Amino acid sequence: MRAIVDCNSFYCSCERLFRPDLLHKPVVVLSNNDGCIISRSDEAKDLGVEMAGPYFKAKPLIERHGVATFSSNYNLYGDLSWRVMETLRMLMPPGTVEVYSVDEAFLDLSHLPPAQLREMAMHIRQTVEQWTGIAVSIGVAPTKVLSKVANRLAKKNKAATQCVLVLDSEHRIRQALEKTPVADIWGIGFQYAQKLQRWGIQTARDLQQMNTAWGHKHLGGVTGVRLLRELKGEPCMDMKDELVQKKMIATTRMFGSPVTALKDIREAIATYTSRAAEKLRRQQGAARVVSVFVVPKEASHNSYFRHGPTISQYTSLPAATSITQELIKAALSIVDQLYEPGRTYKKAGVMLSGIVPDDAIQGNLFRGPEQPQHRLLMSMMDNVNFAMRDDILKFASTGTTRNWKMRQELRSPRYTTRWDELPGVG
DNA sequence: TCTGGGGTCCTAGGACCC
DNA sequence: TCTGGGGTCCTAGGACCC
Repeated sequence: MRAIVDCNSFYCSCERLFRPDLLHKPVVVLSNNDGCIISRSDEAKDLGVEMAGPYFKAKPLIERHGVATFSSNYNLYGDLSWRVMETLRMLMPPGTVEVYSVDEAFLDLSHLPPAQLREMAMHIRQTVEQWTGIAVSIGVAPTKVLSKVANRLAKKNKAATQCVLVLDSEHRIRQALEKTPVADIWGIGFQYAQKLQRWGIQTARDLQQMNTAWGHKHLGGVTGVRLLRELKGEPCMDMKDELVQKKMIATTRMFGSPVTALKDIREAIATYTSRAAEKLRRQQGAARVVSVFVVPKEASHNSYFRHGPTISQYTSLPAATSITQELIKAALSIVDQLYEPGRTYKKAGVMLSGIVPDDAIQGNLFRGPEQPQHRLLMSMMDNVNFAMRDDILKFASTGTTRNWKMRQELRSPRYTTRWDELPGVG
């Protein structure tokens, strides 16, 4: 059996942890640039505040009801996420926890007899809440897809389920699937949901009864087959190894306000590249391909799509590297080619790919071995910046004026990672 | 004069997730 | 005026090889 542990309204719960006055009050958290709503407390959901909706549209409603509103505070959420995941690792045998996202983890419960599943799930839920202050919901079922179905229902009926739902019989699975609209199945997004509606397939139960050949044809080939099998109770998605390397690392941002000067874009791209390189070194990787994209403002003006066409280009380095200076150099030369004077840009980003383990870098005949002092400098920078949880040391090319920086007007203090922002008691 | 079949690798693009 | 920032997997199609 598998379980999915999912933090309830995670970002809102993090904010409330240090603001007990907001308990049982409506809370929302905004995306970068305070653009849209990415987390809502139950009370905010009940008021009709929509998920992923633009902030400016929901603002009248939010103000009318005095909803507490926060810009996203990733230092805080990252730290609390780590505490939740560590708690799970302490409660479970080694290798049975798969961190799936900042607020979710799959558990492999195959070591437990069926009679103990609910008891164990309750124990996990209570311990996580007691140790971290974060409330979670847990869905337990034979497959990952079914555990997500269970989790959704547990969350929807918190009082009745105590946030834990175990689907351990054909009958319970069937009932749960009947209560689940296809659009709420993990793996069915907007496009597929539309398609299924047209076929008259409304609930997860309807979909479960389709055969796999049909799934192959209409739901994205082998992906669809896997989804149907999981719905039927046959596990097809393995628990993932925690140590796998990412194949692509990206850092992209919307600018706080539109940017026209080449200098500003170069600064932004140098900054994003430093961040991406840090992530790359954290997984002991080196990248051979650097790509850069920019999004001009005017292109998207009267278009249905939020983003206009992105203008991008990539370059393959002679050898894979994780040295920030080398990656910045490559990225900036692309910026110089993409930039057109007179245009206004609203977004830019850097992507690193062609990633290999950094102890297996393919050498190049025309390039000497990597300079050891560069590596030393990198690990020194990483250590200082990690210890301070901020960019204390950075490259000059990342700039000092930072006209392009994102807006975060409503950010809460970094309670758990900065000495000068510790919560006071008194 | 006439134009197979099987394979690999790469890229672009579409779908999905939180 | 104002709509985020990461990621994954899969498929189709083109280039190229023998």
